[in-house]
Amino acid sequence: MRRHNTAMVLAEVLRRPGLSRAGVAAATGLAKATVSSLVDRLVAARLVDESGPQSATGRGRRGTGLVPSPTGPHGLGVEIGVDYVATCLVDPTGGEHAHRVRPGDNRGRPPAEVLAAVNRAVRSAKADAGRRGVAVGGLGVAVPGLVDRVSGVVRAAPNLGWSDVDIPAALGAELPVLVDNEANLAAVGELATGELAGTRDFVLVSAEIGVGAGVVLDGAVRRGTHGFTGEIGHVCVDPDGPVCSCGARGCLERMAGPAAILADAGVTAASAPLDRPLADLAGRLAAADPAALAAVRRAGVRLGIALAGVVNLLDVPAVVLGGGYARLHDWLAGPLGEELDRRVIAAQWSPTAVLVSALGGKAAVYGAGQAALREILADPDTYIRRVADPAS
Amino acid sequence: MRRHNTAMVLAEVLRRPGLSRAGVAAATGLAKATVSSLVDRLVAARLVDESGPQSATGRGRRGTGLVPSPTGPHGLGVEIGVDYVATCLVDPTGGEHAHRVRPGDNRGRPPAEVLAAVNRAVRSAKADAGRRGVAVGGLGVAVPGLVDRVSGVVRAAPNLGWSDVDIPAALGAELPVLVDNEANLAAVGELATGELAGTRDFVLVSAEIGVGAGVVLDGAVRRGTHGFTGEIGHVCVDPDGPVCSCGARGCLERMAGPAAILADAGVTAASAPLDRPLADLAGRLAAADPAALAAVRRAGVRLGIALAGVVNLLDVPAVVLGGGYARLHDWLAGPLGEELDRRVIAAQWSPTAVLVSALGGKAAVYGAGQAALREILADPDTYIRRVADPAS
DNA sequence: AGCTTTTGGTTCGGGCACTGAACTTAATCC
DNA sequence: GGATTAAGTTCAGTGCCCGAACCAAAAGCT
Repeated sequence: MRRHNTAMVLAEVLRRPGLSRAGVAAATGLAKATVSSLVDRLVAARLVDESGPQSATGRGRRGTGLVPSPTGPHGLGVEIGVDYVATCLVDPTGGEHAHRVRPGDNRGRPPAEVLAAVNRAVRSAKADAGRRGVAVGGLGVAVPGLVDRVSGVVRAAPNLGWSDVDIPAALGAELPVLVDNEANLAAVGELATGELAGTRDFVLVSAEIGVGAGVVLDGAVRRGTHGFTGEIGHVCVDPDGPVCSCGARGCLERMAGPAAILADAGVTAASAPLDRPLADLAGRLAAADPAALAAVRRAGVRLGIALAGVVNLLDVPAVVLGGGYARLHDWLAGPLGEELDRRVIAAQWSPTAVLVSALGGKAAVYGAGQAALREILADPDTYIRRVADPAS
Repeated sequence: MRRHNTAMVLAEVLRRPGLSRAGVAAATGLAKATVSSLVDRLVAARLVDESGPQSATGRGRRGTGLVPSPTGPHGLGVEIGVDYVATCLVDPTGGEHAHRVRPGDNRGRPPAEVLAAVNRAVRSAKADAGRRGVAVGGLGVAVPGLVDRVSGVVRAAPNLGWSDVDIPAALGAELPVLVDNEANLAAVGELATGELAGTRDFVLVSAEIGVGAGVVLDGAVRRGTHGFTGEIGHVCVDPDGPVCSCGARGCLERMAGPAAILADAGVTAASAPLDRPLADLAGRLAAADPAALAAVRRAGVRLGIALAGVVNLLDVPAVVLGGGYARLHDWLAGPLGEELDRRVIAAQWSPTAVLVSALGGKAAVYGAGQAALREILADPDTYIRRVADPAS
């Protein structure tokens, strides 16, 4: 009961920062007395701060504003990338701190070795938090692979060469650990920042080596029955198109994936890290190179065909371009938007917004930190008990 | 608090009928005493029945089985179709009773007139319930159009020629009224019956005049930000295909919709009611007519292209064929399944099931009744208070 | 048969959390 | 400066859940 109400009160403060106790009481339907006592607990746990008296809104005593505390428990985000380990801290207001990337090739290295490095990174991030005088409330880990949602075991991470790696066990039981797919956590990150803050539905299309999507509906990342959600790369864009590695014809990835765009634009690209050639391509686009412009335009139309299907099916008000697509946004958004306007049935009532990822490469780490934080903010009572009574 | 716990207890009984009080206590984590008192309330409200002593499972006293009561409050489902009004009653076990279809062309008739007819149908269904000695706990109304989720106002129903019709107001305030789109409620219906009972994720593709889809994720029908979810008919199947009424090329509806299949198979069809020509087509298929078989096979492949995209994106374990497609299931499922196996990335781990609608044309009415019922079952405490104290 | 063991279900006192009303504090308006 | 309005706190009252003790019923052992 108290658990539920504490969560309600905190949720209200997060939703409308600066609200007074009385305002929270009105919004939640709880009695003023109840809200007061719950707010006291939240303030004691440093989850909420009093921001001083509100500005006058009429006559009568002014309320004391309540805001999420930037010095409350932080979420510690970790991303295990193919060639780096990144960490960052996320405070209850959503602020990001101590972002750090440690390069190092993790491909094919024994998991234990990588996890030892991760552990060092985590300890160092905790030390950062200590220096800042804030507590770390939980850990979020982003992995480029399939993760069992409940146990946190990595079932398969082909790009790392991992299977059945128990990350929570490896990171010790000091703090609650949450493990999830890198794309899902990137979507969580986007969900919490920039233009998307407050949006409850969108699709994030991200070009990395392949093309993936994060699907956010009703404010939650959808993972699907097996955790395979987001394989948009193999949506059919042209049944007569070229054969894709998956065996089918005309997949989005084959026709508008980063490799396809680069080839179409005549940019020579090595295999794995596409950052460099994409930067080259962006340069040519900025210089108005006709071949590059045409290639990106074609990719935009194809992306539009695929995304129009998604938007028609799910009625999301926005699509977000992430990963490699984020860098091409300025040139992609036009043709993509036109194609969406043409094909989306609901476009005449409300056109679909085409946005850029606000976080770029940081999305996954930040999302991991956010996710860890959200566990606490969604159930503050459990956190309060945990810090009050270290026994359990 | 009690509200939450009462709902938990009832949910557990619905999930595992025949469970004893002790079993519920173990499953929910509540104290036996609490469960006893809550069960008493549920039994008094006729939501739960005692089914007598359980069979022996070892030594010790046998528990008294608890089951959802078939004589508890029923959900009254109403479907306002283009050329009929249908009603039915759904009991707490999911059983359907008193299904009745009243033909009558509602196209272009003034809403007030249609609603008067609906009101008569509702009264008659209530009388049916009275004769059966059961209470009606709530009303669900299925409408072929866009509905405001919170107010229950029909924003637009092109096939009826309606806009901004306030159905709850027209049906009086005696009972809680829930209004939703016909396709969404059909999905609710499927969700509750047959092979799908217990499934939490699937996509229902239904061929009526157009092609629509119901999307069920995590056990809930997804409606989208504007309520436009499910416009799968305009997913692109071939960018070089024929021009569709929506202006784009190669839409699923234009290439594998009922009209397209009939034309492809050489079945002459009048415009509006496609029941007859579809029956003709089914006849030809049964007689192994080569043109008909080839046309349906082509449609299956095209449906497969569109649905593979959906399955790749959302990772649903099953697609369900409804409406006109249900009749063609035996011939569609083969090519459709093959196409899904070919195109769905996760198919090698778990192939996508292709199922038939278990309810056929009754899905929407039944779903409407189910939805009304679920409102009660999801929050039994509110219902119990309502019947105990008619004041509120 | 009678006793023990095991499990299901009820009764009852205790305690926690929410509520409503009264009260204090603080601001505006006249 | 008093009236009015609103925020926030204090406090007694109440509802609901819990644990423990207690009855009930069934199986197994002697």
